[in-house]
Amino acid sequence: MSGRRERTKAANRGAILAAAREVFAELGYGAASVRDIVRRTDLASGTFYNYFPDKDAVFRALVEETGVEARRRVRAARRSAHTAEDFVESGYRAFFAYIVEDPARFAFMRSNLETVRDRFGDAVLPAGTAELAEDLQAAIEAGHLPPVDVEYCAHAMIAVGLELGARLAERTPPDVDGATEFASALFVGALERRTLAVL
Amino acid sequence: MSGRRERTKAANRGAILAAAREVFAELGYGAASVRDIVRRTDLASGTFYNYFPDKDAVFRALVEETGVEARRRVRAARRSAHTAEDFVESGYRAFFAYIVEDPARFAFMRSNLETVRDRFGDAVLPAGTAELAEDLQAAIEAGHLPPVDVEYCAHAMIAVGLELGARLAERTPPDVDGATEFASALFVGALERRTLAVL
DNA sequence: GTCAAACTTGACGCCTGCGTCATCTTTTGC
DNA sequence: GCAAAAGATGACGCAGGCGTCAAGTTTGAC
Repeated sequence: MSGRRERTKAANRGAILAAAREVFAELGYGAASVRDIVRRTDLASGTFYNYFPDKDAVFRALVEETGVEARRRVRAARRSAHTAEDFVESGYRAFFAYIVEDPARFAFMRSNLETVRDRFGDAVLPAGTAELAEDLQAAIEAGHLPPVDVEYCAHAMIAVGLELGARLAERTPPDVDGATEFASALFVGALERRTLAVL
Repeated sequence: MSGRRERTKAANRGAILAAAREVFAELGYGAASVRDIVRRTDLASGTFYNYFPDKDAVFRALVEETGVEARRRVRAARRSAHTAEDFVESGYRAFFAYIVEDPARFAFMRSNLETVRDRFGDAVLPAGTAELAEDLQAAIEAGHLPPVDVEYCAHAMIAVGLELGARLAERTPPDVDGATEFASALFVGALERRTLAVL
C-alpha cells in the first residue's frame, strides 16, 4: 500500500539510517550522539524517538542490515565451490565486490568493528566467523582441505578480508581483482600445500 | 634525583596513564571522558590538567608508548633473520610474546585500532606498516622473497598478527607457539612458493 | 468538507562533562 | 623551622546531550 503516510515513514526511517551510518562511520559509535544523527536530517529531535528508542537501536539495525547481506552473498558464493581454491576465491570475490558496490556500508562497518565485536556480540560479525569456521570444518572432514586450526584460520581469513577490503577501496579504480588474487593465493597456497596442517 | 616531588609526579602520571588505558580499552576512545579516567584514580579532576591538556593527549601518549615498544621488539627480531621463513617467524613470535607479556596494552591498542588509524594517523600503527613494507621491499630486492604486492602483504601480515594476537590471548595458556606457527606457515608457505608473486 | 487519528515539532527539565581558578596543602631550599 | 614555590583540590559557569510531552500539522476515511 502506497499511502502517503507509509511512504514518509519509510523515507524518514531511511533518512535516519543513512545519517546514522555516516555519523557512526565518521565519529565512531562512542562519540556519536543521537543529536549528531538528527542534525544530518531535516527531522526534529523528537521524531527520532518515533523510529528508534535510542542510539543503540539504530546501530543494531545498521549492523544487522549490513552484516546479513554481506554474509548472504559470501556464503552463496562459497556454496557453489568444490575445490579449495574456488572456495576461498569466490568468497573473497563476493565480499570485495560487495564492498565496492556499497562503500558507505563498509566504511561504517570497519570504523566500528570493535564496537560490534564487544558490545553487540550477539550480532553479525561473530556469526560470519562461526559460519566460516563451520564451512572450513566441513571441508576438512570431506577431505578437501588439510586439517588446520579452524578458529585461527577463520579469523585470519576475515581479518585479511576486512583489511584488504579497506586497501582495495583506496585504489583507483577499486582493485577487486588484485585483492581477490592476493587473498586467495595467500590462503590457497598455504592450505593446498598442507603447510598449515596441524601437527 | 629522587625528591619526593619528582616521585609523586611520576606516580600521578603513571596512575593517569594506567587508568586511561583501562578506560579506553573498555569504553573506546569516543565514549571515554576525562572524568571517567580521573574517577579511577584518587586524584581530583583538576589535577588531570596538570599532566595532560585533554583526552587527546593522554591517548596519544598511550599509543606512542605502546607502539614504539612493539615496533622496536618486532623490528629487532626481524633484523637478525636471513631466510624468508625466519623473517616472518621471528617477527610474529616477538609480537605475540609482547602481547602475552603485557595484555593490558594490547587490549587498549586493539579496542582503539580504528581511532588510531584515522584520528591519529601520524602515530604508530601506520609507521609499523610502513616499516614492514620497507623490509619486505628490501627482501624482494635482495632476492630473498618473490615480488609481491608489498602494500597488500604488509597490511595482511599486520591484520593477521592483530587478530591472532587477540585469539591466542584467549586460550589458556596463551598459545604463542601455535599462533606463531600458524601465521608463519600461512605467509611463508605462500611467499616461498611464489604463489603470491605478482604476475 | 470535516474530524479523529497519526505523526511531527521543538522547548523543557534534568544530568553530566568540560576546563578554569581561587584556595588550601605539601615540599624544598636555606 | 620558615617562607616561597609547586602542586592538588573541587566548586563553578558554561555547553550540550538526553528523553518527554503538550501543542501543532498532516493524512485519510467518510
